[in-house]
Amino acid sequence: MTRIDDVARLAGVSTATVSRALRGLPTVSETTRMRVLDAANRLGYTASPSASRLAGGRTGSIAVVVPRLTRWFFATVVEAADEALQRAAYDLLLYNLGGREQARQRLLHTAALHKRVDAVMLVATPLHADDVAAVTGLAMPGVTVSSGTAVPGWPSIRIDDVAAARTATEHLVALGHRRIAHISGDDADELAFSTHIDRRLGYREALREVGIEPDPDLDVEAQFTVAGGARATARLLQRDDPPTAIFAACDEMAMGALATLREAGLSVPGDISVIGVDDHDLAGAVGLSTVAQSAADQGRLAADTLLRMLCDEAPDERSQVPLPTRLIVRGSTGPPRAA
Amino acid sequence: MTRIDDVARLAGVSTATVSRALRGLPTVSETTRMRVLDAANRLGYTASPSASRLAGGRTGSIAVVVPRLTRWFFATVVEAADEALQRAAYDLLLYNLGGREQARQRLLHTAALHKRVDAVMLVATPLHADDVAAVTGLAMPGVTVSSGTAVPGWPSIRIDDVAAARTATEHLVALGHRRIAHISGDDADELAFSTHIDRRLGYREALREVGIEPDPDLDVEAQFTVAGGARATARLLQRDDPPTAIFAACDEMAMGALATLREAGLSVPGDISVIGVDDHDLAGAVGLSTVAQSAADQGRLAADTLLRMLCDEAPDERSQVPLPTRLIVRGSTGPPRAA
DNA sequence: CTGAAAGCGCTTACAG
DNA sequence: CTGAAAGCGCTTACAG
Repeated sequence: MTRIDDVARLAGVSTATVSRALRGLPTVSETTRMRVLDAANRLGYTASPSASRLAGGRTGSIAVVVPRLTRWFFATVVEAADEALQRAAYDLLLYNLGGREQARQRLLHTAALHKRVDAVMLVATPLHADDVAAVTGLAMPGVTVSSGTAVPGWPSIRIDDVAAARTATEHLVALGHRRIAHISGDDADELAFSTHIDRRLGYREALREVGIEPDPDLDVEAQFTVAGGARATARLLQRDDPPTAIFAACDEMAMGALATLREAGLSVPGDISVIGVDDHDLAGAVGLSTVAQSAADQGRLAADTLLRMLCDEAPDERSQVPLPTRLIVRGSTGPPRAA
Repeated sequence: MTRIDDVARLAGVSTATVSRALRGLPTVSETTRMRVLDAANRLGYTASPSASRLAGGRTGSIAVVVPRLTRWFFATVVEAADEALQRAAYDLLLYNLGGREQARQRLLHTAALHKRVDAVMLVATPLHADDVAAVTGLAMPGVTVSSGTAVPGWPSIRIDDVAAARTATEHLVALGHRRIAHISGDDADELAFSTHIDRRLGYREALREVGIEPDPDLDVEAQFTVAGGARATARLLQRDDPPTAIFAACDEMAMGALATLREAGLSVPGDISVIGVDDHDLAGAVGLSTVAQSAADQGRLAADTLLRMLCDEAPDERSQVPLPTRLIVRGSTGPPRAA
């Protein structure tokens, strides 16, 4: 393949000048630059990334770590981040943990990222004390998205999960519901992934505020998936005194709830109201009320923040405050049947 | 950071031996290997990827190109491929085209992939004649997934889209439908991305086989999204003589159709039947009949095939034949109202 | 089984 | 503004 000295020879300059010209450094005369660009074009030259990286000390790559690409929130974050990174000519190295704790361990504690990327975006990745130490030891810019654990020096992009849950619960309360169930994450399973903890907290706060003591029987754990929400709802329906409303911690769970209710022949919101969090692509299609968050905004903001950090610019101000959420009332919530 | 000569010094061997020992080459004595491993561990040494790549000539990375990560099929393919690649210790470079034709052009014609990856997986990426030439010029192993255009020497992982569409259409015909609409891709928009062309073909074949001449008015173009399916369905409902059944080219479009029908106050399948293709994660939850394909199988198989090619092994036999599809009848299809 | 040395293809001070 | 030379940190023939 053609190398930098081929271009240098054709353009009649040194390789150093070719390198400078091609990277757009200011210290090259306009005529020289044109000659070099022309030569490079004629030869179809592209610099070898490995060589540039070794010599230059930067990789031009950013690692994006997600728990599960097939969940709406994560795919959307990655897609938005990818667009921003592509524009800045960074490569996106994808690490999908896929629920494999071992993959998480290997990634964090094996220096796998070490000389491989310039920065890291950790999306909803559980971090224990030793993980935080490992990640800090990377000594590179990073951001967390939707993460419960703060990493010193890393901006944290997120919504206010407690507030979002309060909004959802308050909506149900305002409609007149008293027996409100909650479907959320499994504490044992999800470790420091705190989203579900905060959403549960908001749910309880909103209930207590209006004098309702949260009923542990109505607070069920499930995976953050359609199937998880469906199973949890089936369990709720077996109670002697089932709820009149369900607040699911994400839209995928809420859609699972809708499926179970439909199969059980119950009408929504006639018999039971359902609300989620996210505003999933399909939430509108199934008429699901929800507390919307923008996964795309979070992905974009996380990428932009990282890019600024890589240029030693001050982090985006917006990365300091939680992103907004918004109640969207569709057909899945309504007043309970007159008691 | 610690380099290979630090390890060599501590272990009392040459850097060549460290390199061999750490990569598990067979030409190292067991005792030496132990000494080297021990030294590397003590120093927390990991080889610099850039240096290894430059010296070794392989990047250990694979490019995965998808049109849109946020569509179920593509996210699922990538997730499955990622798992296989991670296991083989390959990095996954994600290229999400996001509908940006310019991104596709840049990727294919700019030698961007050139010395950056060892192999390429092209998922549903439109390829014109000059694109095929560019991709072949890469001179590296590759596979296509769900692609209409064959690249010489590259295995093509796919289902039989014509047959899948026939299955869906025949199901509706068997239920007694005659006015069957089809919602599929936009020819102008999607170029050589042939999935929708094949599915339209299967739809027409199945109709003609039972003596029904496809009605162009019932064959509407839309984007492969929920919103696209919803809008297309709204258009169908405006016809003087609307269809009694809709075959949507993918489940996301079908779910959009369901949404529009629900909003229009029509019952499914009482007034109109709907069937899609995919078996999307949520198809079960919304009771959508569909022709299932396994995106995960395709992603896994594509990755495995690539890995074998990189080892100069014969490609997996399964990569030679279309993967199976399967009709799944749920609640969204039924006989038309007695005329 | 192991080592000395060349080489992978760039970028970066350092001079000029 | 430009070039000669060193160096980035590995791997790979080639010897032995």
